[in-house]
Amino acid sequence: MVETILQATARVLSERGLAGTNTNAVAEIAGVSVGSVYQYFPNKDALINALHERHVLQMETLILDSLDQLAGKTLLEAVECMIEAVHEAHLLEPALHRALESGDLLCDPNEDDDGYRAVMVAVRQLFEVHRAVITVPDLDLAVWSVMKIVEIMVHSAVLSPPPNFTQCQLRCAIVDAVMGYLVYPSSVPPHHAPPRTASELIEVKM
Amino acid sequence: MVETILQATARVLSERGLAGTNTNAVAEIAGVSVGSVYQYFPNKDALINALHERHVLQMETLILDSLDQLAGKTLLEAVECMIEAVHEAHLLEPALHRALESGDLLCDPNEDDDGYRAVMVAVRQLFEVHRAVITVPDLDLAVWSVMKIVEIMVHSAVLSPPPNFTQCQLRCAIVDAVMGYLVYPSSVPPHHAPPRTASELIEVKM
Amino acid sequence: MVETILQATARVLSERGLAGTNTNAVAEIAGVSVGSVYQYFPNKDALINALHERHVLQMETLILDSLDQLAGKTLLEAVECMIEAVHEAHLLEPALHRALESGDLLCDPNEDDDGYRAVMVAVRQLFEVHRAVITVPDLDLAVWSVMKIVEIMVHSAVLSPPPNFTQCQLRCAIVDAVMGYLVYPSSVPPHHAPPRTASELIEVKM
Amino acid sequence: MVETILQATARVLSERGLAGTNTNAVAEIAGVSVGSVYQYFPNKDALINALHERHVLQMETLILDSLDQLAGKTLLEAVECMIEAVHEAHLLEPALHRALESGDLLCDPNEDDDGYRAVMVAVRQLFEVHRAVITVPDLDLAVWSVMKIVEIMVHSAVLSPPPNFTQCQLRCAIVDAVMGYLVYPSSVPPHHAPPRTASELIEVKM
DNA sequence: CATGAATGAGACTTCATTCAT
DNA sequence: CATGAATGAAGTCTCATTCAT
Repeated sequence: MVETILQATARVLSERGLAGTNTNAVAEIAGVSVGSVYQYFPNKDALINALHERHVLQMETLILDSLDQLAGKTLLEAVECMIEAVHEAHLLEPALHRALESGDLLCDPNEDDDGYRAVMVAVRQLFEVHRAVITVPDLDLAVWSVMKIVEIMVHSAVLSPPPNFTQCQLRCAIVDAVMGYLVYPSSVPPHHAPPRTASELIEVKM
Repeated sequence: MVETILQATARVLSERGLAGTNTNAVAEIAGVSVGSVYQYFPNKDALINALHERHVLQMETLILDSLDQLAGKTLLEAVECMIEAVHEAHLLEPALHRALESGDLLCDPNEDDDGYRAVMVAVRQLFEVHRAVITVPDLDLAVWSVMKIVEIMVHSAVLSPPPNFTQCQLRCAIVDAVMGYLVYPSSVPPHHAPPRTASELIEVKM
Repeated sequence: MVETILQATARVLSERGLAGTNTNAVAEIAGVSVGSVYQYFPNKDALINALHERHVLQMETLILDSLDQLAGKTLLEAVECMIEAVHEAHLLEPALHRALESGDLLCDPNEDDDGYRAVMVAVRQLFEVHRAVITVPDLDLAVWSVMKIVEIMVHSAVLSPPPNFTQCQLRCAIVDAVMGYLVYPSSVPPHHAPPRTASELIEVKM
Repeated sequence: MVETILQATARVLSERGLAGTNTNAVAEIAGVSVGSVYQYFPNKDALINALHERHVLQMETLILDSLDQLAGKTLLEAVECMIEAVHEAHLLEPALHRALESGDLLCDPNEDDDGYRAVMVAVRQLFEVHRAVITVPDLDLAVWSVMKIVEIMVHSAVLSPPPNFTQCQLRCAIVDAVMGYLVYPSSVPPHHAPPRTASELIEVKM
């Protein structure tokens, strides 16, 4: 029942967007009565939030799973894996993503979102392992930047890709952006390390 | 009149968000009757769109202005200028930005948005000038990526900055991300240019 | 079962008032399913009515019991006893009273309420015993008036007492009101009995 | 418009009772749309309250007016005037009264009801003028008791009169009840004044 | 008989839009 | 052109009642 309702919500959300979603429509699509929706969700927001939470959880699980399997890889390989995971996660239900996450990108996710924080921690751990090859002086800043870059680029690649590019090419661009940022001779004061040479980019295995 | 209405709309939008904005409230804040709103705007959407368009236009004007003044600068300097311009533009009315652009980031902006296209063209021209030091093989892809990165990072820096960082530091991070991407030995097939050495990163003046 | 349900109803009614009482809440408080409520009560009204009836019955039993024990008492003593009984009966569950009887005071209780009529009959019998000292020409009118006075004053004393008075004082005021009415030289036409003197107020024992 | 809505509310309230009154019905009876109801009243409660307030105000005005004209009258005459005023006020729209005041009788009216308090003050002033012939030791208590007695008896006389009595007879009974209470040798401790004789009841003119 | 998930009519309220003044 | 009262479709939510298990 809860499942039916959530799926109907997802469908309505995908088809009509957040503003066009209402409890009657959800109930109708679900083939149940409005009352049943309110039997399981105290109000409309709770309904949307439940779907949102579940959605975010799916994302995070996929990402955390991929981050668990990065031992013994170079930073590049790790970044590629991570981005591949995120990218594929977002290819699942693009329309639903748009509806559910359109408001999220500009909101402060730091409050009490454990999942988001877990991803941040995992990414930070990854970066610490590869600290030597990362030029960004502050890892917290690096984590924030990389997560933002990956978020927006993956979303954009999936939801409004530029014409004439394959998803594969876009994914490579994301990897480049992240890697470029991480190993680029940072301008953030006060660390003015000299530019890395190519040879330095060949990391040792973990 | 139109001006009054739009300003009231901006204020309501800033204070109550998109969902909390309604035509009666706008009219009241504007000190005007609802009828007058409908004299100049066929419906609510048109009202929001007009504000949105004007807002986007402001952004674009600021950005295009800064892009016009990049002659004789290195790519780094140019990127710094551009990001500074965007950043400052977004610092003006953060709440209004959140309300107006929260939905935009995930939407396809290519349809009939002349301003957006103009920015793309200007950025592309900038990149063509510095083609030699940019490692990304496809400039269209580079433009798309850089615009997305700048968009999201500037928005996030302004609207939901990570704790313990100054706007200045965040701006540097954005510059780093863009520059890193542009000059990083790209992985996008089929261009497998050899990694650049530090010396190559020293650009010639335009 | 029926008992459990009625007690739950009483509790919900006391805590949430008539408007806030619904069958689901009653069932939940009773620790019973809604279905069971409908097994024993055809609908919500029947449920409330049953409680109401039982409640009124309790009141009436208490009052009738007290009226049965008035033999050999003066009118004053009898009135004191009766009012004491009513007063104490209402002190039991004030909140429940408010919920159950708020609508009753203005309704015609004569239709088919046997209990109410029984009380009237008992009070009339009491008055007939003391006919000599009662100045009110029509005993039916006296019964109606006294019952109304006692009803409202007891209810008010219990549910919304005036500040700075004890229940004891209020009870005395009720006795005074009733006695004053019963022995006051009535103005009701056409009985213009001469005003009673103080000596006449000293009644003989029954 | 406000008038139309309030009249419709009064009608619906009279015909269907408080529970059966809903905004749609009010709008329909008023021949206006629901929106118009909400243009003037923020919600259903406000609508009912407005009617209630107006109704109470009417009552109070009538009562206060009558109390203003009591100079030079005996207590009996004053009480008769007052009760006549209240009685006639309640004869205006009995059904509406039942709906509007059914809940009031058991509620604490002392909170912030200025009108009610004004009536109390006026009654107290009346009693002070006639202090000499009133046996009730505490005037505050007397005011409370008399108001309760008048309230309930007038309401009952109008809304559920006992069979076989005229309104005139009932009104006399109310006067008797009030006068009897006021001049009856009170039992409230500690004043045990001896019973008044008839001669004492002949007051001096004010 | 007990259960409680499911129902759906109906209540409250909002707000985009119109139109007579 | 400005006004703003009036409109009413549409959305959110409640709760008395049913019925399959």
